[in-house]
Amino acid sequence: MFSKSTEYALRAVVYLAKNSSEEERIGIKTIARDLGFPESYLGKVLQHLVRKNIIFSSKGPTGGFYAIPETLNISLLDIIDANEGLSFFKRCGLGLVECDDEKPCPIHDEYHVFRDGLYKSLSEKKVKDVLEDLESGIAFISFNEGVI
Amino acid sequence: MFSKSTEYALRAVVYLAKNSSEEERIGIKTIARDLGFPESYLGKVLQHLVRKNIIFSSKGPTGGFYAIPETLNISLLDIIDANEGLSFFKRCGLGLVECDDEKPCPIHDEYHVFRDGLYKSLSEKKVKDVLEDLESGIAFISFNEGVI
DNA sequence: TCTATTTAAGACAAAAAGGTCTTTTATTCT
DNA sequence: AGAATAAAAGACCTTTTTGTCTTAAATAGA
Repeated sequence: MFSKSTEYALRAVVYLAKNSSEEERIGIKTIARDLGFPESYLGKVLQHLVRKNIIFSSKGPTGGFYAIPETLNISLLDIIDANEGLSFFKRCGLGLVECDDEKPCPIHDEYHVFRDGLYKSLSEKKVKDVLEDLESGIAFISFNEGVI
Repeated sequence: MFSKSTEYALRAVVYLAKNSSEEERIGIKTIARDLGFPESYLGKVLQHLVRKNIIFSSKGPTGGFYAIPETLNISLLDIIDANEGLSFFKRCGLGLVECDDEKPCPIHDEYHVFRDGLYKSLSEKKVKDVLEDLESGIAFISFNEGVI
């Protein structure tokens, strides 16, 4: 449903929120290894998140990527938005240009329930909620090395 | 959400169910013009639907594509399945391989509710239901020429 | 200041999806 | 039988997405 870039971004932000801080930056090599993502491509995704102020970075020795306390209050929807925009949540399920509540397509109502519900969930779900779920054992993200 | 091929397929099947029969076949040129789709590509999509017995075709003069009465009982999910499979309805929202009810990802529950709801809607929605909605003015599909 | 290290940036390559074109095959009609 | 017509099949091209590689810029520490 979401692009690879978005999947990488979502999981990397959670990873950084859990494992990094301004004092404990993590290099792209480590992140890519831990998450099992292609290093260079993930680098681009993270650079993009930096430009959007969702995560941060610094160069040079002891440099790397990191999250700050405010990152915990970012919603999953914000991360999706930063990567591929929110057109998914606006487009008709059948791809019709002219489709709205006035002139609904044949699956308009059902699709809206799905799409809007997901939108709400993702906008309410903050990074800190995800961390809480992971720590309390309600949710899981299985990785190569079980780092998260 | 769905691929272009699937969108083309969904709309073409509805079009054929409404406008064609074994005696009234419609050529690819006409279909592509009416729906505003690229002719050759739509041809491929329709050929694929023919192989899956969702629509039918015959060659030569008076040939063309057509739906049969049974086509009315095909669900939108069947059409999606014939085109891109149902992996969308099985995959984790975060793209995790290991994600199920036992080891749910952080958005597992919310995502499941909406995805399964959509699945149910699409599997219950038959081509004939779509035609009924269109004819009674409950739903709309706007096309180039307003053919449907 | 110099070197090592790490992100930033952008060119480049590969794969997948979308789209086009040509040739073949089947069918109808004369 | 022969000509015309339409789908079938597959080669080919284009665009987008994903992924790689090289060079530049910044920074820490000796």
